[in-house]
Amino acid sequence: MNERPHPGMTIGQAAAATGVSAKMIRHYEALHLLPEVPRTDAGYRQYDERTLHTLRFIRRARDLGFGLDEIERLLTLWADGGRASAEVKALATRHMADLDQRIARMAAMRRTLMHLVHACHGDGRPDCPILDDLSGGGSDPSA
Amino acid sequence: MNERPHPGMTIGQAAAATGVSAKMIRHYEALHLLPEVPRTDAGYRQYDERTLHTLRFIRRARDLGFGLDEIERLLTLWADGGRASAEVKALATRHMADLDQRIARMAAMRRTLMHLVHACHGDGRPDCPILDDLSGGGSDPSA
DNA sequence: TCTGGAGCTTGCCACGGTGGCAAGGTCAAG
DNA sequence: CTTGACCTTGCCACCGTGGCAAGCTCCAGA
Repeated sequence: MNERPHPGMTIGQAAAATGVSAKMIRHYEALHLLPEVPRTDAGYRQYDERTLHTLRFIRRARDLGFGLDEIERLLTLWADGGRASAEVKALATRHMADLDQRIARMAAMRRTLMHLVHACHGDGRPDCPILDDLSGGGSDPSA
Repeated sequence: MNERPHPGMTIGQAAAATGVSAKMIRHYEALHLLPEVPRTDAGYRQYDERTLHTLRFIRRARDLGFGLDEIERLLTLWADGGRASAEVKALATRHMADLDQRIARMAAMRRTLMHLVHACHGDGRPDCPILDDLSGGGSDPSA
């Protein structure tokens, strides 16, 4: 729409501007997360403001832990003016549930570890409840 | 200790007995997490009670989220009767801190997502705060 | 104008931990 | 002996990212 074409940033400048590494930008392009990327005569990729916007979108979605396949869907929905927000919400909710599960699993590990670390005097002697647990005492139901 | 040598389990039986897949048992062996594994004339691996014990140790350590390199260290300490429990405790503590960090990062994602999901009405209309955020409204400091 | 260095291109390998598949040998039961 | 279950090795895949190599391009300074 803007007839004055922006100078067209190189991939390095785009990387600096979006916080996505050049390597990853190329990767996303290969995965078709990015639209057509014009090239200079020499073959250098040129990035306009729209593509930078998409890159920032991807970056933010990654920061929220979305996988690349989920991001692909999000980008499609983003581009689709006729989308139902319900689908976006469902996707985000599903991802949140996934996070919950992973958090719960790690929290359980942490809990057990804390008990064990707490029980280990941690001095020069070899006696160690942590190794005892790993070694099969692990059936301790109180943890 | 038991002088009657157990018949020597095959890898499949060892897998069933320890909950570690045959594939992974071979992998751990290649990584030298497992001691010498005797073979039958036909080349079949044979597992005795001691090795099963080690496998269960590894399994349990994996369940607690330890990486294979950490497990290697733990096995060494386990085998070393002269170890200082302090080192085991330090290793476990370090791992716990790592878990804490990862949990914190995921919890932060979860928190932001919850706000966004909460704000999205999730009906047939395209209007969607989640996409708005990803699209650059992300600077919302209240989240 | 030449030159050096920064930046671009593609392509391959690595990580961690696990699964899958293929092609071949082995073993036990029928 | 045949059949099917099991074993062997080896390679490829995932996901997301980094690194390195060989070669080309561009710009600024001498």
